Amino acid sequence: MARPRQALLTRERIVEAAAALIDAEGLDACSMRRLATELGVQGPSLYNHFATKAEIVDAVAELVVAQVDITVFRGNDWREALRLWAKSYHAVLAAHPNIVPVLATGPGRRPAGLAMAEAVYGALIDAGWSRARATHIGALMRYLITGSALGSFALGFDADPELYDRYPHLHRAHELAAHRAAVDEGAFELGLDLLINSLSDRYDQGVRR
Amino acid sequence: MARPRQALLTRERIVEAAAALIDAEGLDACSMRRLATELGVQGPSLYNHFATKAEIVDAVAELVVAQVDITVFRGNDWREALRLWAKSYHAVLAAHPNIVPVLATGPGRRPAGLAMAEAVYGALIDAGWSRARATHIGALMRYLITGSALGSFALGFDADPELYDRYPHLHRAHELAAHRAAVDEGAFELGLDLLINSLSDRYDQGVRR
DNA sequence: GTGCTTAAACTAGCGGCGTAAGTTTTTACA
DNA sequence: TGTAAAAACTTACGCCGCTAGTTTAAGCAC
Repeated sequence: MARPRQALLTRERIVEAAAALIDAEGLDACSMRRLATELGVQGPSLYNHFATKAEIVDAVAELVVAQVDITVFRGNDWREALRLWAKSYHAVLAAHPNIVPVLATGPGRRPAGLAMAEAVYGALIDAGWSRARATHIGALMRYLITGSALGSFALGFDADPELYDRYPHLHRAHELAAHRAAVDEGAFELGLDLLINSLSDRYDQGVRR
Repeated sequence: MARPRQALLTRERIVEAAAALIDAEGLDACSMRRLATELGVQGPSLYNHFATKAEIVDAVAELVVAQVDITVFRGNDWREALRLWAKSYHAVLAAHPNIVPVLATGPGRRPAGLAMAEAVYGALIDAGWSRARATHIGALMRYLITGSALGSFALGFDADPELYDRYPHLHRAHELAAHRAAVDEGAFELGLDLLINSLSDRYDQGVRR
């Protein structure tokens, strides 16, 4: 086949297929040849639309980050906005866990990532936090959100009971996997509460840097 | 060459070379062939000592985690112990950032990882925290520590100043890279303070679950 | 001491990866 | 209508993890 009368590929179709493949089977499964097969095309054809594989993966990351609700920074107190944003971000990452390693390295040059950073940082600055502290708070939130999304804490423990024979306090660790949601969500909620409440206390005491 | 009079490889030598290679050039650079070259040997020879590449990488992770100081849980108040442990863990990961993605998925079956989990969880239980809360606190600490180690927040922003023209609050974001240490360390310290202080407050108020 | 088994190196090769180069045909425009 | 660009193709390069089979030395039983 040479050039078809109707183009088989568009950047949009490629990104959507890549996102679906990454969601369904993980980053490793999303190879150029496999992705092309998924689109009914040969591997190198993708290079007519993207210069590198990294560009495709980046576009998937952009698509995911764009789903985070940053409108909450308009019309809400900074504390409430931060909490709502963090929950939205957390929920989006929970829905697309396989792309998290890409997001964890920062916004890079992705518009949605930069818009999110702008919204978070701007809200903190407008609230009166110093530039340095606003940066720290932004970083801290990213640590908590991507840290929790990167890998389930509960599933990080092998389900083999014998593994824990030598560790008296861990003798029930093999049950963690069964309570995955409660463990992981509970930890995230606790972290969010602790961080925002204690930041709020400092703020109310006038400590803003 | 067939079997040499003196073995060229040992598991220990392989793991040390892998650790050095990962530290120096990253996880991707640590291929079986490259690692073998580093050891003066052909690629497949490594399979006489490890069944898979994952086993080698896991052994490197074990080596790194074993450097974390968990003796602090003996003889210290749980708050102080948690803080000292977190700082030690953070410092170890800062010294070996390239292996962090492997650690971020949890202890798996690695003895040093399990021993660390035992020490942290045990200290929290002994202090009187409920099992559920102790688990949450442990998870939370991992989120903060691996989240901050996974990728510099400061370096997550491209250094190209033009990139931020459309984002009024980010107009100085290109300077972040120059203050990498202050930004990243400041955020981690802030997070640790906030988490431990607010946990401490709850604890002192008798809220332990 | 002489076999036998196992260990530890080797070489060759499989299927997959990202990507470069060059080909073919169609489309769009001067 | 001629020409340039676009979008598919095929082929191929040098990596990758890993398997299979070969060679030689080491360790041990008799």
